[in-house]
Amino acid sequence: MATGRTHRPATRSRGIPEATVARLPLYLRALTALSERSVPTVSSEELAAAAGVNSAKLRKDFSYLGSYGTRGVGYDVEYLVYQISRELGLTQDWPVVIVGIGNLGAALANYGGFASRGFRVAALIDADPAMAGKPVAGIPVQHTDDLEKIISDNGVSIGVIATPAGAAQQVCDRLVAAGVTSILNFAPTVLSVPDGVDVRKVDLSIELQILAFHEQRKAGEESAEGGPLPAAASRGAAADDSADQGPDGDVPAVMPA
Amino acid sequence: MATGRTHRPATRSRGIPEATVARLPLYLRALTALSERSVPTVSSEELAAAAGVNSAKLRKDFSYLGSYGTRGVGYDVEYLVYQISRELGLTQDWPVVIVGIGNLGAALANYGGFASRGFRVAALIDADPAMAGKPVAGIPVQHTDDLEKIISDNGVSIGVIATPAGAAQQVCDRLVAAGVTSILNFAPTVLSVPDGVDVRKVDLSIELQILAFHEQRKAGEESAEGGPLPAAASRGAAADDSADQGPDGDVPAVMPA
DNA sequence: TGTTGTGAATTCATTCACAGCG
DNA sequence: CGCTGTGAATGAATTCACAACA
Repeated sequence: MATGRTHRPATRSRGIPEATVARLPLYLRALTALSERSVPTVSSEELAAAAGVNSAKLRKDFSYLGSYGTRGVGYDVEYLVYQISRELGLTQDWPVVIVGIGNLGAALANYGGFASRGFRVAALIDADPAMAGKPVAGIPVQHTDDLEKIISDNGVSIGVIATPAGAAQQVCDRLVAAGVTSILNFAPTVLSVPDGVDVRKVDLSIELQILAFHEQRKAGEESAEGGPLPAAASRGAAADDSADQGPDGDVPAVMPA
Repeated sequence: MATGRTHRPATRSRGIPEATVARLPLYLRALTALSERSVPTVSSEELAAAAGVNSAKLRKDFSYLGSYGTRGVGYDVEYLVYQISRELGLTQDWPVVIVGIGNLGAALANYGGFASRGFRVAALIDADPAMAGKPVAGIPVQHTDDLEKIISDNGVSIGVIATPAGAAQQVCDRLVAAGVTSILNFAPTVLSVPDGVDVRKVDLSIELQILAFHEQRKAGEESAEGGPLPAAASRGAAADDSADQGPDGDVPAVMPA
């Protein structure tokens, strides 16, 4: 979630809802695919299917951008690609730095979709002196000492943090102090930043835990129970085959170390 | 956001809002940290700060789980850790397979937080025969041919897709056919899955694009420009702090009709 | 005709504010 | 007292359903 400040509610003009903004990249990807296949126009229904949303939502989303469709026909693919790109700020190139070139940082640096549209890996930064100079994805890794200079020399405003959790806040503080105002955080920590700085996080274990929640829910179905059972621990994890490992119904307490 | 169809509306067992579920892992992490420091109790205010949310929200979230606090005192850390773990289904161990052992897949396999609490990397799978047998993160990579057998032998219900976009849907189909009902997708594609299967996606370029949107918005706040058609191109990386508000230079919304 | 664009209705999420209890 | 738990109020997002219109 964007930690960013909520925007002014006042004037009615450019109020694109956050949920809509989050879907624009999806639409853009689907449109780009169509564009590559030289499809000239697309209906809300088709595009919605390709993007994995429903068409009413898509039309509502587009309505916040303006009236870019043609009734009875659909949307012009090229035109929409341009409009959405512009709205997302992808008609310019954003230099990005990646801090923390471990396994993950290297994977990110090598990730193709990165450089593709609107973004450019301006620098890779790592705290390990042994890495300095070593090229990753064709870009030489630089040492953390030079972080501030790198940021300002390259006019970087977007930073990616792929360090261990322990280093993340410190790196974040330095990035922000150096002028970065948007951060994508892969470290499993809550970052605190001043107002005006946006943070988004990507967190593997959170995603897995959310999946586990639903998975558990699936396993414990069939029986038509449903009482909110107030007591702390009861609920025999009555499950059947399919998915369900340890039938360890209730555990007294404490699992961490 | 969970893509894909989620839970059936049928048996309306336990109504924990999705937004709350998505925050439980955050609370759990904060609580685990407190637990490690042997902090016995914590107030909603403190815990909320540690998790980066506000305290009213946190209390409301916990209220869906039950009444686990003590008025005038706060929450017992150990007890809450257990309750949330149980709610998330982390009192059992979920075997997970990772498909696609490239840069990213390897990074995921090596990721510590993975194996830590509630999850276990049961197998690594890759389509490249040259990788077969090679250990990554101490686990030998297996070939895609054996995917179905691996899934069923290990009772896997959660799969992670870290393949190139082109292979993702196919891998997904095979995982689902083999019995996987939760998928974490790192490939930049919309996966389509049957009802009852949950998909969550992690997508670097979507996150960056969302950041770029806000970044652009910050940059274009002094001048009253930003019209519908003018091509965007300039931007002076002028990093002043506290951008966000703006006296507002609003644009006629193109075609209110 | 076929499809967009959008008010109105609905559902979901957050925040407020305070009663209730330890 | 202090802090939780929660109804009630507000706000955001989604969905419905249909008028507008190329």
